[in-house]
Amino acid sequence: MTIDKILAQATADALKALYGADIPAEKINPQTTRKEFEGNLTIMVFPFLKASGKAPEATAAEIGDYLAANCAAVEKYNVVKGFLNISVSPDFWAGVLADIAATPDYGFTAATPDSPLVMIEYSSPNTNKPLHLGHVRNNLLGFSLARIMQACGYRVVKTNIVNDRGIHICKSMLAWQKWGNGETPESTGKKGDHLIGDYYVLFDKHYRGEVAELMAKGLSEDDAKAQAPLMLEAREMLRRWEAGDPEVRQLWQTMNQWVYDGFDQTYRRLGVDFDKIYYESQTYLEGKAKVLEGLEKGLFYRKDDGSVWADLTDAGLDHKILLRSDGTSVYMTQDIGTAKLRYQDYPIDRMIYVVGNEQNYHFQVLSLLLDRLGFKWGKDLIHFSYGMVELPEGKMKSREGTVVDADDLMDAMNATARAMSDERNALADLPAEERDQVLETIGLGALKYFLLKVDPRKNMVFDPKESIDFNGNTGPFLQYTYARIRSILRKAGQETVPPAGVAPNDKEITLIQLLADFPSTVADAGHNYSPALVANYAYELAKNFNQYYHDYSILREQDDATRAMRLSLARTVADVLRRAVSLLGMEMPERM
RNA sequence: GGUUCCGUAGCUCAGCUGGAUAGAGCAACAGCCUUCUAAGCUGUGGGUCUUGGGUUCGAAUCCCAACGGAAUCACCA
Repeated sequence: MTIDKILAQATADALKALYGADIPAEKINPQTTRKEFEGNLTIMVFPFLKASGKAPEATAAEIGDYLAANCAAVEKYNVVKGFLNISVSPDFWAGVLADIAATPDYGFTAATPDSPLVMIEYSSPNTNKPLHLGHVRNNLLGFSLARIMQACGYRVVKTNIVNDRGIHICKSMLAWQKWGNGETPESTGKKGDHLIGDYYVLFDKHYRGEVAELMAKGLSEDDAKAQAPLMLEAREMLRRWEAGDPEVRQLWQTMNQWVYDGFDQTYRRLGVDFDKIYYESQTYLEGKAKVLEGLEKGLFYRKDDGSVWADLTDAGLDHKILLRSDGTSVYMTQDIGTAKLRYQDYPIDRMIYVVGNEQNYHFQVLSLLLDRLGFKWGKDLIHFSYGMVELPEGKMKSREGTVVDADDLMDAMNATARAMSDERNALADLPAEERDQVLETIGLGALKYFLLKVDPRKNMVFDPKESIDFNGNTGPFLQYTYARIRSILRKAGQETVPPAGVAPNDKEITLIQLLADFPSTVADAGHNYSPALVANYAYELAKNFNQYYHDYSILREQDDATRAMRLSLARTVADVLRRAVSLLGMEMPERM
């Protein structure tokens, strides 16, 4: 049992014994004592005043006396107004450290075959352009969330739905046909996703020219956009694709494969992966069938023009189109189809969609529709709605070339890590290959921590002119703390240091108390779907360790037992830091 | 206009299941490397927690309203 639970129970007992009050221990939440006061944990006595019929100070003192007398872990207490500050005995903390150090999977709960199955969808790119910073946030959040849910004891399936069909890819295909001269990733040495993205931009350039020309001839903007020859050609290509035209399908497959090869590189470098990938080209027909099935059951209705709609007004929403008048499917239809296939493939208990907050409405509707169609998790599907990454001047726009490319960004992070490392000259004796690996770990660590430390719901700002920090509250700070500890452990010689029965000092107790908080932090992060909680925890732990490192020497401590205890503490801090950071998809370097 | 989300230091963000004097980092300034890695540590300055009400012993946190910003409400995805 953890110390806060022990104190909560003891306090409940005290209330019963002193005042005859029945207050369940679960209602009592001891909190970490603020650092300006003496003590480790604090209990607020305000809620108990009605039961005690006494002033806050007197009530706190009575409870404090009871705890000191009846709870072995409690060494002493002090009272400030209605706050009962409890000092837990150093011996008790020594025991906590020993327990943590002896628990190999500290903070992680292993899943059993009976654990709930959670499917997490993330990434979900279109195949017409390379990944940008917004995707990076999505990918890291999704991957981190998967790790956190796993650590919380769930079975997790990571999935990706690739938007591989539709007008957008036809645009790239058409531009490549017209102006590509048979270029390939091999012939140009360009990543496939970038190559396709270039043609998408090229299409848009020519298309805008056509639209401008038509508007000059007097057409309205809408008409011009619809009638521009390039758009007509793209639509024709889409029709041929849907009809299964071998030539179009062949080109589609070839070009999509280029993109996938490019994506795979980016995913690998980011360190994210998937257990199961779905392709929209394989799910959209399923969705159509499911909608028609719903239509037959009277869940939906058909308009005179043939389009199919859902009436959601009873849920406070609008009418939503599910099939166009020409029978083709829309975005929503595809998501229904994907849901159906997933449900066939896996006995999902919970479905989490990692998708930007611009699609809040979509998921509100999807949840209703899936529920009506009989998916048991439909009603409770979770839209992990995260905020946009914005530039100082506002939203990123691919057409204006203001997107921050994922590959470029990772290169830049690596370059910064290299520049800083060169300046320090701390890795000079490492073989080049090993050194490169460390620099990549640091660069990506900075990027990942930067994106994951903020509350996922919030929009965040990225300024390309200022490189992401490597000092202060950053990924490299955590990595540096880890590398420092590893260095000490290497010098200490023996890998495993048995914790000795030494009473820790105040600073050490602070660290042990933080270590003890790790499992509940992971649980909170899973409960709130917030990797940021883990990031903030790791920072807090690293910061406190660095202060400790500055104030106390470990290797030069003369007393053998104290030295052993400190080594054990340092090793445990390093282990927990590494575990915490692994939940963010980050790695730790042994040296930096 | 409807709905949803956001508004905390110059900047980027914590804190939000109500608790003590609202915290970090960056930037600025001042210190600390013959001492386990200075990507570190210490200190100084910087706040009407957008505003106004309400609930409460107690509100950055909960409720209502206003103001400001974002997203969305497509036979786009």
